Amino acid sequence: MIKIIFPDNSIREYNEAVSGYEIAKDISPRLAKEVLSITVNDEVRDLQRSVESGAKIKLHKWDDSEGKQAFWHSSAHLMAEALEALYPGIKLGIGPSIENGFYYDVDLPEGEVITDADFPKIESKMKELAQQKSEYMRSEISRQEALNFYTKKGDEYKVELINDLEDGTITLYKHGNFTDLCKGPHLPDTGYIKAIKILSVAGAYWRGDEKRKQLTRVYGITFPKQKMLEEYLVLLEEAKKRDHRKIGKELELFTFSQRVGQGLPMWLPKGAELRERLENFLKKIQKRYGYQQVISPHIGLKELWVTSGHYEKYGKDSFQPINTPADGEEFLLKPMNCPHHCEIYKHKPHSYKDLPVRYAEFGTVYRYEQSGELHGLTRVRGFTQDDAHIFCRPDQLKDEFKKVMDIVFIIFNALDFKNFTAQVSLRDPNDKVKYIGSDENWEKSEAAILEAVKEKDLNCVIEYGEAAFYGPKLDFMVKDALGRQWQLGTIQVDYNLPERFELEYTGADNQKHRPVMIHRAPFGSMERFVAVLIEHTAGKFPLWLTPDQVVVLPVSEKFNDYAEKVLNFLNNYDIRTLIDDRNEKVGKKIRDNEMKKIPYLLIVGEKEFDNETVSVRKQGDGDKGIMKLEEFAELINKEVKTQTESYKIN
RNA sequence: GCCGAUGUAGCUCAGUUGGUCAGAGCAGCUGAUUUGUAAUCAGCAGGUCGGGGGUUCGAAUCCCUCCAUCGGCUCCA
Repeated sequence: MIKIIFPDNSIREYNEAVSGYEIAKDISPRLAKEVLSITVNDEVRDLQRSVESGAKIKLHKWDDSEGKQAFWHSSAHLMAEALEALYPGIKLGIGPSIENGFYYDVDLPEGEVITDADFPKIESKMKELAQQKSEYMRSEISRQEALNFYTKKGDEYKVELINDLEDGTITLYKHGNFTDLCKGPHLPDTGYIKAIKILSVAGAYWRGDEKRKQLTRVYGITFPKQKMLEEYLVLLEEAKKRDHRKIGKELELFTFSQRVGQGLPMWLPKGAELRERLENFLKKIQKRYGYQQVISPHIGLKELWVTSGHYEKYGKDSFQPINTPADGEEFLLKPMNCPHHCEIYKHKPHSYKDLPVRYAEFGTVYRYEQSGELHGLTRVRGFTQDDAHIFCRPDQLKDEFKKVMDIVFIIFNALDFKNFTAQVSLRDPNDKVKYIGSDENWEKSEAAILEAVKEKDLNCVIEYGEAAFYGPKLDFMVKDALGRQWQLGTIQVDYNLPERFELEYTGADNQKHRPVMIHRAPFGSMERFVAVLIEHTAGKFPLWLTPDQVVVLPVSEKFNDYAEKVLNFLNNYDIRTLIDDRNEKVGKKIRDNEMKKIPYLLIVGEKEFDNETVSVRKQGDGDKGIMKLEEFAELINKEVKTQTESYKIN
């Protein structure tokens, strides 16, 4: 008797061996059609495999990520089969499922390339193969058999993968004429794959190592229904409309110029205003949290970064030193602000009673990012960090760290960033030479972060080997419109720099002690933060933040004077107001200003002039009726106040 | 930096196989209109077709090269 346990603890019994597919079919034929994979005792498997007695199972459909993974992973195999057919002699690397679809890394025969023009060809080959409904068949072979198979085939990448596998047995999956080294699981057959789209092609280094050969990575996505593919493509188009590079141009927030240089953004008046408002917002919070603003120069002697250790690590890839007529003088455009802040700390002796000292600066820094990496405002060569360095006693570290976390939360709250991920980055315990500083200090810093995170009950992932070279950190990441993840806020613990700069304070024991430093930037960089903010809001910024809050639209030139009066009235309430007095019809003015994403439009004509009122229209929400001027001003101020209440510090 | 693609007026885009192919809409300017809740009409002006080199009688179109941008990879103090 075979006993199967379902997630709700209900039980089904069978007389003989039964597969996941058969179980689904027993429940309902419709479920059998939709189910894609099965979890058996925490292991995700193919539906065709027999389930052992007493197993806890869960069936996965499209809506489960396990179901999608099996679907896309099987699609990667299908694409590999098509590519093998289209490009004889092709060698295969790896082909996993990803968040949206799948890819396969392939080494094309000499002289062959895949370009966008080849996508339809690949798609139709895949469709043709899918329609054959070839079953995905799993088999286990020994390591030696697997090695022989791939050596004979000449697939050196698979040979390398097999050599690195720990297991004695290797699993292969075969469908049609295609066999791949693979753990699975897979769909029952290729017929499940109904809609296919090859999305892009790119170079990708074998095993992510830039010293090794670059393979061709083909990205694709598939669906069980054509309609789902169409919906996905519409979604992609919608996402592209939120692209900060596009909206930044449309709303005149920032620009780039070839003459100025790659990756060097220039903030236009509207963008500068927005950014300044964000900066002032943070300054206000920081003041309440005991920070002091400082200002430091944009360059400094190279020695500063030799001392900090950054020059050794990043010097050769950075902007080259600026030389002066005097012999041996070399300055660096500052790639970070910490050494300057260390020197500011050193301008006078500190007592333990003074600590923590918190120096904040919107410091513009320059880093020579690789040209292929530059991307709108999210990856640039000149950017402004909302930087601060906290110098504290070791016993204050954890509390200070938690206070910084609070600031990050205040900001994310105020701007409605709900879907962020938090990541604790620790050093790689197997590769300690990558990092500077003593084991003891590393252990202390890592413990402080982990405790702070735990006490704040922050849900986060822990990544080993992702720490900065001088210390561990907590990063906050947010996705852009196309699902790419960007690091925004960062909090880093550093015992190293105080040592290198010989920072001290006098303790209660009248002895010299070394402070601990926290580097932190809640926004991260103003450029990147604004980019992500644009994508999240699609350019419809919250009222408190948006450059222009209100535009007055006189219905004809006769009412320009009254519009002027409305403008002055609102300006007296600190409401950022414009007039659109172009010689256009009101419909045109509404359209244009809606597209500029201005939150409130005020239409004024004879009726309004007679009664000292305005006709209010809210962005995206149409006509809101007529209001007295005072009434409207109050409405605006109330809305701003509601949005900014989260500034309050507990 | 590497792989692939793209580059035509401020913006969005047309330009079939090299031969009046330098175009359109929006924005701009001028004029008419004096407008009531998402595009009033007309006229004008705008480009060495990313830069440079080459092939050709002739290049936006073909080739080379550089630059920039886009999608990835690697990197990200």
